[in-house]
Amino acid sequence: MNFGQYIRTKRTLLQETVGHYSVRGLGTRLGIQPSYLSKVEREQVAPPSEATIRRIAEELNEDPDVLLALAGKVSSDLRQAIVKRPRLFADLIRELKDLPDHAILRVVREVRDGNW
Amino acid sequence: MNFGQYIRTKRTLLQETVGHYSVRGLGTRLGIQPSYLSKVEREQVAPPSEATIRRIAEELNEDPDVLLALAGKVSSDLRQAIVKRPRLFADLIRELKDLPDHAILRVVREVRDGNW
DNA sequence: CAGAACGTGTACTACATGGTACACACTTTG
DNA sequence: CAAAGTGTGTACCATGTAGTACACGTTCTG
Repeated sequence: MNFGQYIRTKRTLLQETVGHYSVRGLGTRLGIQPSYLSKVEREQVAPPSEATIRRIAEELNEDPDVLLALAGKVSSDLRQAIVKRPRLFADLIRELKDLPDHAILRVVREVRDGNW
Repeated sequence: MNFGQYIRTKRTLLQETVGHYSVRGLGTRLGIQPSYLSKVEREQVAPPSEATIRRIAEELNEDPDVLLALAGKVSSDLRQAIVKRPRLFADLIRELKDLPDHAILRVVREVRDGNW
């Protein structure tokens, strides 16, 4: 699934159920041109900026990290964390990137409620 | 320390010790104009692309992740890992970003030689 | 003291990014 | 059946990115 398809699916679902989610309606609330939103949804142009994607996520009630990922982007706060301590985070991510989901989840949980 | 200062320091050190590290010499080996390298070193322009930074790291025998970080960038392989599993890695990094170095190191080590 | 080496200033460029503005055609709906 | 709502096509644009090309002045060096 790519970014455009994904948000179009979600938007049309909302349009059919709650309404007020036309390209025009949503575009206006997002502060962007309806034609631009249309092009984004059909992948006729590259995904929008991080700021715009965040507004879309809020409006569509979606996880911003997931939408950013679909757009091939990484949240700026994560980028900054890595940039601050590149060696540590680079090692960490490379160590984990080929492990299954549950291994990463286990780390997250351990850190979250362990005494670190 | 910023990117330009950092590489200039390293380059002049190499120039004084081993030689063949003038702006011209290095620039030629890197495949970039000496004037451009000069401007990069004096932060008169933004840091180069990831590819160029990698070549610089190799030539100066520096850690590419560190140079990329100084340039405010994150290695593309790390970005890809995050983009593949955004929720997991977002949680992980946000959980760790305010913890001290040794905590992250401990995780890296545990994962490296544990049975995950 | 000529020429090589060195760093730098100026001008320019191709392509990417992140959009705007406006008109058009089709489809609902009161 | 007119007006409102809906999606989309076309044209355009400012700014950022990642550099090139070349000339210039200074400083070492044989």
